[in-house]
Amino acid sequence: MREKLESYFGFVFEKELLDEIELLGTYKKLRENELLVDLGDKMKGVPLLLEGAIKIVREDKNGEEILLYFLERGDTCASSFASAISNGKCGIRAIAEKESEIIFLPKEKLDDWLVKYKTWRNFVIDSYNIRLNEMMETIDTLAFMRMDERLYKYLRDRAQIMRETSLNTTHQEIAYDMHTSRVVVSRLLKQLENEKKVKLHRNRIEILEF
Amino acid sequence: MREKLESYFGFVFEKELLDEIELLGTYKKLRENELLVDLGDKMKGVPLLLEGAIKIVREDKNGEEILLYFLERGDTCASSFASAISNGKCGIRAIAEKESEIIFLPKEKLDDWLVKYKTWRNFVIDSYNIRLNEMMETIDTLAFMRMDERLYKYLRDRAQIMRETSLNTTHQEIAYDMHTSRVVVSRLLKQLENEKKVKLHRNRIEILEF
DNA sequence: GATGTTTTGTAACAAATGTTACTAAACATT
DNA sequence: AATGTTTAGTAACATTTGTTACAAAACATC
Repeated sequence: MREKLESYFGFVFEKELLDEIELLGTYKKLRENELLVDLGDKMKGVPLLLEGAIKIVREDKNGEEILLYFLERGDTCASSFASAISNGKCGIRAIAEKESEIIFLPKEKLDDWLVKYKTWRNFVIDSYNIRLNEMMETIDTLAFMRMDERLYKYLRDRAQIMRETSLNTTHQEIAYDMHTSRVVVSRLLKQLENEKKVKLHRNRIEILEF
Repeated sequence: MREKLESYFGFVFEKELLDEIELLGTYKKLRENELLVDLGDKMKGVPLLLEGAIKIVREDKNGEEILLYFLERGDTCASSFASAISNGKCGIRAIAEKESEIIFLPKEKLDDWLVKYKTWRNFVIDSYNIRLNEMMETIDTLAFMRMDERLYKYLRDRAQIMRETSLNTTHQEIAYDMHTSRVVVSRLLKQLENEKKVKLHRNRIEILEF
């Protein structure tokens, strides 16, 4: 654990903070598709992502879903931070997109560290900023792009997160993430295939052009 | 200034912090429609909103706009905070929706205060959380609602911010905020009028049902 | 290989949103 | 009063997105 901590956070946090994190944090491994945070959960701490990728999804009262963004190694979940420190509920769902490793930091220390460590303050503020910017990008996508562009962007983003040029997924799964219907996804994927941007297989989409 | 500061922030900040804010902050009055922050600005500080309402708008590279949310008294602009503390650029535009009063806090003190004042830490974290939640609400609106519902929500939200039951605005202005066309807005407004939810006048929309 | 299940393809249609074009009303200016 | 400008109303049509229905292909299981 210390090794991975050093390798992704060694240049972010000062030594004393790394020591505290090692002492107080709990390491956890997540299987693919494992649920990390569910809607309405009260967080007892915040996760630092050491390895893997986490999908963050928003769900409204009618159970309708939409993908917000992905977390990568080095990231933390700003929404959990919010929930942990204020004892409030979390408005999102977090699912491991692939096998991942996290360190769970207990909420009791979050505020102490803000006082003690400048690097922690920077990290927290940066995390919030990154997340605000991701949200804005999501809003741009929803407000300004048509479904075909959104789909292509979705495929590229997801491939990038997975560090693959092929995605193992179904049209239905994409439809859930994008909050549209499977038929629409199939139609637009076929269109992208005709434009030679992707190649379609069963349970797999190959991205030809980034 | 001290009076207004006390009345909106007296229960939020401790006395020493209020003293510092009074000493180091600069008071500013904004006319209606005055531009407070523009896209790409580097912020020299963050505004605390004492009075009035500020409209926060997102613009993409093609100059297309969409309303993100409103700030009310007691709020601050999380996006400016981000920009100020990291010396980065601001990704939004902020315009006074009505005559407003703000205190501008110099960016040099933002980090110091995080160490010195627990109330400041809480305020900053709360502000980020509120903003993240607003962004999620905006995303919900874009992803899950049809244009007619979005329009009705827009009217109610804006009226609430203005503390009025009538809005002085044009169909074109609404279209800009919602990133649609004037014709669509006129059509849907007429529909809302038929449903007795609003009453239309020239340059004014009366909201009959909240 | 027969059977059932999951995934994909596609047509036909419906609904929502966007666009163009024109008109009329309200208001302002001279 | 005549004129121009801004704002709003509406029809007709185009495009985008969503829905329903069905068939075929790929795969899994027996």
